[in-house]
Amino acid sequence: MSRNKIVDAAIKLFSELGYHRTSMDDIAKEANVAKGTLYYHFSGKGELFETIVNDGFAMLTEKIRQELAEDAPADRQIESIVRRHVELFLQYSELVHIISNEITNGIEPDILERIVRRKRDYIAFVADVLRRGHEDGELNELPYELAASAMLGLIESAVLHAVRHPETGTDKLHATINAFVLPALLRKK
Amino acid sequence: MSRNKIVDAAIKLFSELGYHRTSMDDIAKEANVAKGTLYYHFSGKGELFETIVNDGFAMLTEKIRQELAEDAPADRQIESIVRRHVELFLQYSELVHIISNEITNGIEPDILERIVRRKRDYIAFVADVLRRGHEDGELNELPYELAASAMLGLIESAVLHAVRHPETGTDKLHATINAFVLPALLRKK
Amino acid sequence: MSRNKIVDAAIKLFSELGYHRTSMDDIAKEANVAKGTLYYHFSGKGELFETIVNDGFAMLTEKIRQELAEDAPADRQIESIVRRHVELFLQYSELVHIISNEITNGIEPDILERIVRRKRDYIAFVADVLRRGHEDGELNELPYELAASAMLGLIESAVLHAVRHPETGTDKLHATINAFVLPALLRKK
Amino acid sequence: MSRNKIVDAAIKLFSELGYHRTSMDDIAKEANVAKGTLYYHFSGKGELFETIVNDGFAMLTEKIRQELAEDAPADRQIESIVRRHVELFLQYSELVHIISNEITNGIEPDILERIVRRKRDYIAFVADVLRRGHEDGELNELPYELAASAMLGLIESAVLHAVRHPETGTDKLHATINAFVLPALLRKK
DNA sequence: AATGAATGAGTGTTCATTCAT
DNA sequence: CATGAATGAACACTCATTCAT
Repeated sequence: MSRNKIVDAAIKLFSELGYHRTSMDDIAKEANVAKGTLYYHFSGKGELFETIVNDGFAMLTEKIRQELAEDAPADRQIESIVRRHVELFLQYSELVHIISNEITNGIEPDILERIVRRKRDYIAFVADVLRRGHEDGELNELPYELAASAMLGLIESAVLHAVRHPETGTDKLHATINAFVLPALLRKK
Repeated sequence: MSRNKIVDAAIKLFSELGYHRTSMDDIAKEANVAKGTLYYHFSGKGELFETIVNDGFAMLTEKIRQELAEDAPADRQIESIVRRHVELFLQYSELVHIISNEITNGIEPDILERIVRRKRDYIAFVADVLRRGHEDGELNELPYELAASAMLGLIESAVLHAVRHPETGTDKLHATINAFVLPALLRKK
Repeated sequence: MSRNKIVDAAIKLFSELGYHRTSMDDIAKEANVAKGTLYYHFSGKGELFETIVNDGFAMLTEKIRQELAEDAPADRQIESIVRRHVELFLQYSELVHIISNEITNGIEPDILERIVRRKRDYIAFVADVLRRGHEDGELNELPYELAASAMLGLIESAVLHAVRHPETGTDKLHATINAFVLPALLRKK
Repeated sequence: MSRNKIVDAAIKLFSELGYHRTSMDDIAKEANVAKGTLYYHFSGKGELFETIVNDGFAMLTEKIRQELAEDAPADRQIESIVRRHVELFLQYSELVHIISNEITNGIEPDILERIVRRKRDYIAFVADVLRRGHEDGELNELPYELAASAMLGLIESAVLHAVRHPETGTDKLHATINAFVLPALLRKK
């Protein structure tokens, strides 16, 4: 179906090039679809981007939720949250980058607002994990949203560094991230 | 002088709108200068951006260096590095945001490369602080550059969150950042 | 069709004003077409110019080839080659002028190279006529390409003079050109 | 003196790059002179170009006149006229090219008109040599101006070809030009 | 459901020229 | 005589969007 081809092409190109450098022409060509078809399925570039962002967050949320379903000690849970994020950030590093940073740019205000809200929702979701961890007596009390924000920024920045310096290795990457995250979150026993 | 007016206008607009959304027309208008004047002082948009980035990093480096000149225990030094970054990120949050994130975009490759190098140099500078801290027996051994990258990403993300949620308060902001940074860096005694 | 309107407008304006003085705005206006349409059909000003040049040479080559198909003595053939060139140069004097002279200017190097090659091919085509004439024992031996170049320059210059001084008359024009060309080329018997 | 430095720089650059591709900045830089200085000595780019064209034609006229002063048979005189032109065209091929061809372009009409008149004067001067040759009984009767025009076009085109194909060699170049020019002009005895 | 020709406002850049010093 | 900072109109080109088919 055309719509799927478009979405796939858009993910690929937005990830590789960023929002502005990706033109609707590029997407159409990559998707093997005529330019007009993009506007048949989406009202414009902004809505297409929004769709991808929404799908991305939905996927992220879903994966994390599955991870948490398993019964495991808090430190294992945090570690696996980190691992999941690292994996996804590694795979879609540029897209994540765009979502968390480049959002300010040239999108229509209403779409922008919805994307920002989406991001806030996701932060809230992660914050909630932290809050429940505290309520279970396993994590420290913290300003949860701020901590979630900080944690995601840390992970993203570290992953980006690792991507730019491939000699780093994933083990060292995980270890370093955990060195920051675990002591800050886990309640000392 | 025209050049200064241009730089000021460019900082303001790049900070508010980002690199792409800021047009040379906008800058000229904001600076009360004819468009051609921009090109008299700078070879193009990219060079103008580069100038601002360079100045920004130079200022940052300088301020941190002053901080470190003082003789103080490692934990105090780390705290004050964090504090400095938080202050500067708060003051120039959007500019910092652009510098550290929007770099990927549509700038001429050679200018981009120089900016990326500038950023790497700054990371290396912070990493060096961490390395010397370890050599003095006060900080943990870590992949210094990766850790520096992670730390700066964490600070930026936290500061941005605080900017977007002013009710957070600077105390809580510092405390949260330090909760991540100090245990990760300081050697347990 | 838009494309044709554009080509026609471009021939007219490039002929009247030359390559540099003709702006894409002018062409769009003359063609009653939006500016973007030019770039839908041609990758840029250079390619548009190249198209016209190519078409021009193709037409020229074709007409000469037809002329040569007829079986006639060498002096008649040379005369009719001259006549053809004179006619076409008279009709499209400014365009010919641009093609043969203004090529040096500010076109992208790769396009320029193709145009130059096109011109060289045409010279080679005329040179070949001279070579075959010699092989048939009717024309003198000469550095064929150089002679072809010289001959075309002579014709163009003479035609341009006649255009600027209409009182000259076509008979006198042909006679003078032939006075240079025939003795130089025809083998004395 | 500044004025001379400017003229020299202008000759060099107009010759190398053509009228349009040469900017006033380039000339100022090449002349080691501030941009404003150009406008102190010349009213604008057009006038500067006109000056050079005038000087060029004056030099050409002068050199030919000297050549003709010597008492020599007509064929030798024609040959030496040709030789002189070839030499000068070789040395300043691009400038000659511009003067004879690119004149149409973007110069103010009044300046353009004066340059065109200059060129016409020069043609008339060469035509006069042909006329006197006829009156002396040594050259054929011809439409002198048309013939002069044709001859100069031929020489220029041949020289340009030789410049572009250096393997041609000056001997072959002279021989070919003379093969066209001499039989056309010299009265058969 | 899909197309692709056509659009036009917007962008970065160039450059001959001016003018206060 | 000479300067060089400043100008602004002109330019080639981009691209999200529209719409008749």
